[in-house]
Amino acid sequence: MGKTGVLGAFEELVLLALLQQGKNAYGVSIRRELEERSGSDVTMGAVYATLERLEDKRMVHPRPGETKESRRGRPRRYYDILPGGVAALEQTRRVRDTMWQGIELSELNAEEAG
Amino acid sequence: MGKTGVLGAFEELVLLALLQQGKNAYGVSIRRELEERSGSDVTMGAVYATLERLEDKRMVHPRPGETKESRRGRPRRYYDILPGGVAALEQTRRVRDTMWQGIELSELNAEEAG
DNA sequence: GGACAATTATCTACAAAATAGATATATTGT
DNA sequence: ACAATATATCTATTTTGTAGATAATTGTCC
Repeated sequence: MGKTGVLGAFEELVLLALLQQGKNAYGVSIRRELEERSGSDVTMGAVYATLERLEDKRMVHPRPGETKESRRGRPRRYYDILPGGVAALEQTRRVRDTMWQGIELSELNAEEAG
Repeated sequence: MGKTGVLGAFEELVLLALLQQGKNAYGVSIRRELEERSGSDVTMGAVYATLERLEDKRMVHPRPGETKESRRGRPRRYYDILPGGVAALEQTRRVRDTMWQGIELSELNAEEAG
């Protein structure tokens, strides 16, 4: 996140995936959410690296999954969003919306020849 | 731009600044547009490096300023957006809007304690 | 024409974010 | 104990973003 206080593009998407899933977001489910909604592949590495960075910046916080979840596999690490994460989303959207003001892509496609 | 075909956060802002200014966008004016709308400092380096990358990706195209512009200083380099740039903006917004579906930050601020 | 001011672009070096692919860990079922 | 499963972590690399300095080009004034 640079001077503009704007989240990286993928950071933003990860935070949003987290919000979409409420209290049940963990690495694999976040990845699935992103793949479904974007229609493209997303690697584990991308998701976990980003979660770690967001954690360093106090935007998300991990919560270990219960052992009694009774299912196979390594325990999950759920992630909760922190106030800092919400604030970053707000700021990011605010700046971007300002930049989008008055722009209509539909018009552009026609106009571009000019 | 990664697998999701989504622009980097700053790349997107630069393209939008360009659109805001129609045919009259060049390095310095883009920088000014970004600073005014974001309320933060933006360096020349950031802008020009990004423009160069967008050029490599055939999203923008430079157009040398006329000599007859009759004013001080080094000639400008205006930038036009190309169809690829418009398409990238569309794709970027589409994916992100999908991820924002149903999320209300105002509610979140209250709810977070839970 | 030479010094200087103004405006803009370019360069260099670095830091942060994103990506890919491989590997390791923890748990359950047999 | 071992195989199967689900998940997390690691390593290495590329792409994006930032900062600050430097250089180029033109006009103005004397």
